[in-house]
Amino acid sequence: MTDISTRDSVYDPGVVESRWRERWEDRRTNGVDLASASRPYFNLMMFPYPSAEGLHVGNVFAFVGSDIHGRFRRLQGWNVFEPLGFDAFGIHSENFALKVNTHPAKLIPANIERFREQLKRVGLMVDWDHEVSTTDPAYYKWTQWIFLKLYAAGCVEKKHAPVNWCPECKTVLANEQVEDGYCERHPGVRVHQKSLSQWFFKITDHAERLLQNLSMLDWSDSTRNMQANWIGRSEGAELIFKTPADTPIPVYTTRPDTVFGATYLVLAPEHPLVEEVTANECKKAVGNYRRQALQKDVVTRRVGDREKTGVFTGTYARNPATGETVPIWIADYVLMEYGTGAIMAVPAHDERDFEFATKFELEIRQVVEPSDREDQLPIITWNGSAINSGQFDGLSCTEAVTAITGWLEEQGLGRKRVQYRLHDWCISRQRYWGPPIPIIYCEQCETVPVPEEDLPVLLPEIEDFKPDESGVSPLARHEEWYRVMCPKCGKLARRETDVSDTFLDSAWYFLRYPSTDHNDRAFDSDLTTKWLPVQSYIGGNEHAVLHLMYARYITMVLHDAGLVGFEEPFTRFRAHGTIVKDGAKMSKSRGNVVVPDEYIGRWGADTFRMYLMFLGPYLEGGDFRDEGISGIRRFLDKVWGLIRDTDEDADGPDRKALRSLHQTIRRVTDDIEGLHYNTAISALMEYVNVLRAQDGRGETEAQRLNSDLLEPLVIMLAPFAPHISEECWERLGHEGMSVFDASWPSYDAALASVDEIELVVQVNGKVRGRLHVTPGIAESMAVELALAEPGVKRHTEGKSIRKAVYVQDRLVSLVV
RNA sequence: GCCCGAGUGGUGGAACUGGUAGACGCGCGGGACUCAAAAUCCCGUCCCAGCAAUGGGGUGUGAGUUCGAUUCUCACCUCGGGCACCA
Repeated sequence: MTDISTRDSVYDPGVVESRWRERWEDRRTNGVDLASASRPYFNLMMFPYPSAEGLHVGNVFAFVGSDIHGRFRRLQGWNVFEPLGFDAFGIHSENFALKVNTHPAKLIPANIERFREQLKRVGLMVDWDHEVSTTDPAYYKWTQWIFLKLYAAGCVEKKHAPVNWCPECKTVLANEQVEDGYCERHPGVRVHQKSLSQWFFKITDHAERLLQNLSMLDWSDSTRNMQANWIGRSEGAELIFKTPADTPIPVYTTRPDTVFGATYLVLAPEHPLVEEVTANECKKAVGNYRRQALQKDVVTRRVGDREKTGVFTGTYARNPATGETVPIWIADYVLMEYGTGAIMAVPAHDERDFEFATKFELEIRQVVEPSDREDQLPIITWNGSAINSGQFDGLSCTEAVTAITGWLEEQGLGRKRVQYRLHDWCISRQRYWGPPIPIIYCEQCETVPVPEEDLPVLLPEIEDFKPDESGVSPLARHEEWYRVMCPKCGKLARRETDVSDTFLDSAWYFLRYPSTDHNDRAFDSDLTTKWLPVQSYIGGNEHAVLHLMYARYITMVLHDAGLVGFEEPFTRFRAHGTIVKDGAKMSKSRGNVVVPDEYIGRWGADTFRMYLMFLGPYLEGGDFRDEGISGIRRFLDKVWGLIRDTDEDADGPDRKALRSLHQTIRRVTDDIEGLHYNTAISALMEYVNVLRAQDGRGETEAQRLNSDLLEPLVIMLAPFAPHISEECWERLGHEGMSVFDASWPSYDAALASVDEIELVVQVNGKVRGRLHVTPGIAESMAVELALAEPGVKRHTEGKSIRKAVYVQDRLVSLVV
């Protein structure tokens, strides 16, 4: 036995896969000529954060699913561009760097290196010539440029906002670093709120468009739904309550029909009118309460215990509907960020107001009579009519909304208002590991944007990137860095020392990919026009709101500024499912993390890829278990065996095999199109089973298979298992070529349809017989045959047929 | 609390617009090959009764619509995901 025959007879994925990795690189199989491509197809996948732990099965699952789609499109004749990159800025990297006490600028390149090698072993059709890394100055120069473009377009503003502050670290904490109100690094030290001046992108100005456009996008319903909820549009009214000094206190409500039941008013502790409305004798109590509320960290304030607290201001305001005066309270269940930061409390018809009114013994006045009997207050329903509401009594809730809003509007005490839950996007981070925000503060010229020609504002490689006792962000400790000349007046000025949010880096990376060869512009307009918007974006729903919303927003603003020709970046988006292990999310603490390298090493990348795609519907995910993977390997072994038995001189394929082939082509094509990869794979398995039955298992020369049956199999397998498919393709006589330059097989509809069907006969809903007939059989004929079936006869004998239902080519249903 | 999604054999999962429930794979049982084991191959595998033909039951629970429901409607239970004092 020679080496070659050993290699040929046994499928060794290690040999096959390394051979094709090399050839793909040598032949530049995965590259696309972006300028000359005639059928451009941008196949995007969510670029990973290159963690120190290395590639995760979740990453592989996501990428392989997208890669299959890209390879499939390529086989269909598209010029597929499948780039990948690394999202390496941000708190995640920074915290890890702090933990292992190594500078992120050293850590990240090593992580990226490792990630890239791991990714290459997976066999993705990635064009690595267009890799991006958000930490590369050649990239973040343009992230800063985008900030400037938004600044110029009036989409950016600076305002105060609360952050989590640890008095021990003397630094800002991200929400993830706060555990139950305590600092994660200092157990026992309570985190509190601190108000800092920060940069915001005014995404709320685009809330309505971001919501409206959703209906036009070909996106997963779940993702669109999450975005719509996140935007959180609600319709209602702004009503004016007035203090004795005639100061208006506007409130937002979705239920203006209940204004007659508003028995008190509540302001958020941060509300600017608190000072003014508080009576002298209450100043102390109110002051204490405000201080307490502000001391709670942002996380606890939002999700902490819901026990209602509050304090009376000692003054009253006039209810615009009843004319009565109602007490003004301060309570932290009212949020400054939503509506007007003040509410009219209607305890009879709102759970929170009810709880508060009960606790502080405030008046509860019912003003809605429910139509369906509901006994206990609070009554929350739209299904009722107004009572105790003066001239509006008897109107339905919805009628009362319009009538009362209109009535108050005439008196200048109210108007309709649409409110969104979406908040402006705070992009300031008091951190080190991010692109510096390109702003300069000058005493004379105030806030000055860094001129474009001065970009990038380089992030200095400082050694003390750690937060310390000084109480300022790391960059703010480096005078040699932040001291600059004002670009306007030339006097000494100071750089902004905050860096921008990682989500800004990832909000435009897809625009950069085609233009990585152009260092003089963020994105080349010809290439952008040619390749965008992205035809297919596949990723996880964990990014359904933040990343996908921000990417849409940035694109929309760039569109309005005339910089791109489309306002939505992703024509089609599909959210893949998640892989869990033993029914639980994988995590280091649970110790159930599946490391892809081990599996790829043992089984091969092709087997691993296919197994991940086979274990559940791609759009739903599934449970990773070791048990099933051998089945995929056996399948690939069988395919390998079939190819070995090819014979071009064999007789033409028989009709049965041909039908099976065409049915398989139809199923696999449709399934890949719909991302139903698990069923596509089972269709391939069924076809292979048919071929093996034909083949006589290769034992005799005479029974070898015709290559007409095998070539389409190899092509259809290629998106799933690219390496072995290339090897098989070569063995089928296509030396020097890639299977990915072949064309996807088409099916003959007539051949793909069955020539004999099984017609089911039911009697009273139970299956009593099966008829084997040709498709298209006439009803009368079918019923006649059905009645003649012995199994049917047994159940119809002596009874009269009351009804006969015939469904073409499906069944005959008899009722006796 | 609100908004999505899902509950099917021992197991992962299949079933197009209501029309043969359990494809494909794993596991398991039996057999072949082997001195033996592994690998490979063949047969079987939803449950109950029966030697069999066949009959009955069966897609989380309970009702409903229908000749017919895993699929549609209502109520409920369980699990997963998202949002959460949003007025």
